[in-house]
Amino acid sequence: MKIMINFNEKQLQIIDTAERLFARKGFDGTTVRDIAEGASVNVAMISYYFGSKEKLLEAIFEVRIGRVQMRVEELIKEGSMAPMQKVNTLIDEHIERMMQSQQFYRIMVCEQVSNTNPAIMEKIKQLKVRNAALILELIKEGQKKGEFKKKVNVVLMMNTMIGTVWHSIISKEHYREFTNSQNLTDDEYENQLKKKLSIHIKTMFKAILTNEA
Amino acid sequence: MKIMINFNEKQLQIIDTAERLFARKGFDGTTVRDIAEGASVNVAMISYYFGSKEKLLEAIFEVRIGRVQMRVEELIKEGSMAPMQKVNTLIDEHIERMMQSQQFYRIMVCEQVSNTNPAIMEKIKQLKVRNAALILELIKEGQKKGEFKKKVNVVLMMNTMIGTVWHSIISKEHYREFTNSQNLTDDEYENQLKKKLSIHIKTMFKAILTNEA
DNA sequence: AAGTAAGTTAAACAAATGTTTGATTGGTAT
DNA sequence: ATACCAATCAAACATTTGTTTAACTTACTT
Repeated sequence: MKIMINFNEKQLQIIDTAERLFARKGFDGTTVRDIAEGASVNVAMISYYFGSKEKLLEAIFEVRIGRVQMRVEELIKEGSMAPMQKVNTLIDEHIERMMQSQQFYRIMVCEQVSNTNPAIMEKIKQLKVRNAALILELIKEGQKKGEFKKKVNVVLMMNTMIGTVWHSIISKEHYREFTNSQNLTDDEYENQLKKKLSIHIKTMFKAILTNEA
Repeated sequence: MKIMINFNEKQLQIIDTAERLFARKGFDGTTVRDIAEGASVNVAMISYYFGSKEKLLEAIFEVRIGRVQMRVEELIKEGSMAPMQKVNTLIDEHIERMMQSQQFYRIMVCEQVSNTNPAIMEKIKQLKVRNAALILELIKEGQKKGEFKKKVNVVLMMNTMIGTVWHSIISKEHYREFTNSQNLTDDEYENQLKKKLSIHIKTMFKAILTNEA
């Protein structure tokens, strides 16, 4: 990735630490001294490398968003898969990605909610709109082949996929006892959740996309 | 409401202002001076009435969560409605509530994400678990009457409802041009979104809950 | 070996923060 | 009228914040 080459090891170390801390304590709740300590560097290094705390956050988004964008694009353009198969892959990869990068998505939602950094808001918007456009292509392809319904709301579909996974993540600990999963390890519980989420979303999407029973 | 009586007019004024500001700029991003200015009171009044900025946030949750809890309880216990009708009402009321109290839900998600205040986390958890238990009752009632499927995942269902509405709200501006809705006023756009969300979620829930086509 | 630029550091800085203080007001019961 | 108590306020307080400075080290080039 071109983006990554621009950052040396120490910078990536700072980015990683910042990502973790921002996600856990929020942007304002995290001090540059926290980050410096966590990354085992001097406080001044953050200004030295990134210019400011704000720019550091933008760097985090730069790296992450680039990766997601690239992968979705690749999948949609893929020639050998049927539309429904692509949708299902999209779901599974999205679940996997969100589970794996929980910290980053925590920051992203907080940023969207607080809406303080225009540069970041623009990056998020572009990611969302671009993805929506790509998925719309996919839906049209499925409609042309007669596999999908005529009326499909792509935006709401995406919101359901993202929203369901996201909410499952941030409230997973709340429901642990409710679902009688106390006996499972964290990893087992997460894997179980992934599987159930996959089936759940695929079932709903089938109902929205196809005419079958 | 018993909860409200404990707060006088000036306190409610502070709570309202704080709710709006916290939602827009985050908890740490909002200063007590901002709140004081917005509510047209002296800075010292916040400590005087609530003890601290942290306690003020707890007061906001106290008021809001109480209202939601009460209403859901009332609906589920309601005798004259069919299970599916209750589910649909639940969906519509949830859309309406989230749309109307967008600010509060912004704070709530940020709090859940940052997870810094144990007292608030506990309140959120209790709300969620209690609601899940209530809806589970409703599902069982529907199953007994043969209207619902045998296997239903209540938690994922709730996550889809909450997550879909929530994500639609926080990213609604991103998709405005994508859906060709620039010509609508804010209110028209929101109403359109509400209607589409209602149909969208009801369609999906029918697929999860019933055996019909 | 000398020189240069980047990397690294502790200390200092100015600004902003949540909270407390102590004085003043306004109304109410004695 | 007097005493009292809650409400209100401007000012002060002690920390904490992000950022800058200026000195020092390291590594690589000439």
